Amino acid sequence: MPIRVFNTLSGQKEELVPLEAGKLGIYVCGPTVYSFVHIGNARTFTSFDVVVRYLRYRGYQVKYVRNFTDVDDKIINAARESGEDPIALAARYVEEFRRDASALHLLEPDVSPKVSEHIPEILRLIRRLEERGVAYRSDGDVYFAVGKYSPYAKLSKRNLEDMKAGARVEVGEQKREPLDFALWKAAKPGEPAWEGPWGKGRPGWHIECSAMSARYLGESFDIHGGGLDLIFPHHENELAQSEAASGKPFAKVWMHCGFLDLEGAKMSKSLGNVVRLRDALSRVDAEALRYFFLSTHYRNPLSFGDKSLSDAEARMEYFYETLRKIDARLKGKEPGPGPVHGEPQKFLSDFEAAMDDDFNAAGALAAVSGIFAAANELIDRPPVKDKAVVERTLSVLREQVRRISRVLGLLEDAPEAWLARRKERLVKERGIDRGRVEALVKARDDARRAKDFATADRLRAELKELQVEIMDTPSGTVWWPAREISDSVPVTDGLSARIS
RNA sequence: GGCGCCAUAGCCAAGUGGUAAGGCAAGGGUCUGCAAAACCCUCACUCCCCGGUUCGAAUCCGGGUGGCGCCUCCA
Repeated sequence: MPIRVFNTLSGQKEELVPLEAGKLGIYVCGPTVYSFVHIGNARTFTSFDVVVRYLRYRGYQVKYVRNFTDVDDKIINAARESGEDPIALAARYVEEFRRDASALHLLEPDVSPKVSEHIPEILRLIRRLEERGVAYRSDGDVYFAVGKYSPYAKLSKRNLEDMKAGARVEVGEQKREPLDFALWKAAKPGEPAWEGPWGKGRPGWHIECSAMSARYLGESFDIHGGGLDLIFPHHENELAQSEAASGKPFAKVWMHCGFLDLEGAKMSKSLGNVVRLRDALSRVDAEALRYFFLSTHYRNPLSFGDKSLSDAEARMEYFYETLRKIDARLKGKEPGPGPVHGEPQKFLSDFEAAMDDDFNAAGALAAVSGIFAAANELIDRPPVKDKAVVERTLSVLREQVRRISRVLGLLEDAPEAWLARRKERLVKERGIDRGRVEALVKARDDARRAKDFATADRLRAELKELQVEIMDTPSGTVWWPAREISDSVPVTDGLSARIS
């Protein structure tokens, strides 16, 4: 089965055909490092993380590039406010981003280029555009002449005449036409600047992605990704300058991730409702957050809210609890070849079929559900008597979970460890007194053993008051913080990051 | 105003020409001293509305209504 992917450029799903057999180059617009990333950024990066993981799973040799934009107006502004050096500020947020990315279990890209380290490539590219007559100098700035590149707007499919009417020219810009955009900006006092043929200055917004993608993936490459809002102007301009310079097709497939909103409200700095990734991760498990992101198709809008998050976490708990039961049952044994119950392999092929269809992770999760329901049935209500068959089937299911885990970046932890960590966090968050709970649990056990069920039930009620639920299992009574209470993720009225 | 997206059960959400995945919630059951967890069963003759194409449409086309995004910094 071929992989089909929705290409913004063609407006439809296409079969993914690599430029070079077996290999794929993918460039994803990374963060502009002037602040912490927010959960919207995190959704986009998680979506592409899974795209890369799945392409590798399907056997492609993937080269994954995600840049850091560390030279930019926003960084300069943020540095001015804090009195810090812009380069130092950017470097600091690169490190913060790396911490966040790692906490979210995002794969490290093969290359994470920074603008500040690719000035020579950028200068060469701008000079080439000048040579080709599609760029012009104006008072120390250099602009791309949109009118000289006829396919302009083929990605965003906009009407040039209408755009000209609405286009805004910033004060101080020296454009010939309103739609032209800066390739190089003349240095202003106090700004980071590099020596260029046009005098001291710095790169414009879009040129860095053209220069760095060409450097690491070539002038033509397979997939370019980013958030929906980057289609215009960022990707449109990247596309225009890249193709104008090289005369070759730029990215073959353009993938764009849908927006995440805050229960209907757009998340934006001006509304003061930005949720930082690290704040979200302080309240919700990283894998649960990934699960939440993956529960809606990457191109559709997704609404961030406490209910969805606690659902996601409850689901992860169900998965891990089941894995714990499977592992306890198998105890590391390899049942060896032989008959299995039903068609346990079917889940993996369902998973692949969903992922093949434009990385439909939400659809793929249905197959994952099937695996867990089947495993629980085998353990709790075995439909076959032969224990060897049960265990062999469980072993097959467990192996499928391992494979799927690597693709989705979920369920990669040891079940016991994950469950213990979650319990500990809930205990802390709810201020549960472990000692007191354990004493009550023991008292109830004693009462139960004495068949004093009235007392046992009273103690259960008392525990419930403490937000503790108990379960009697063959290996004794276990207790858990009550699940139904959800805790809100803090919303920050502060700077969020831009991705470009 | 221009461009584009979305509208599927109480809620979340797949499905884009062949007769509605999955999750949550709810009801019933098995299990349990009682529970919990787990499992089983039930839960959209129907996919915003109106036309059209088709043997056949939630899926395609036209129109309408509602919501959203981009067009200015934005994942």
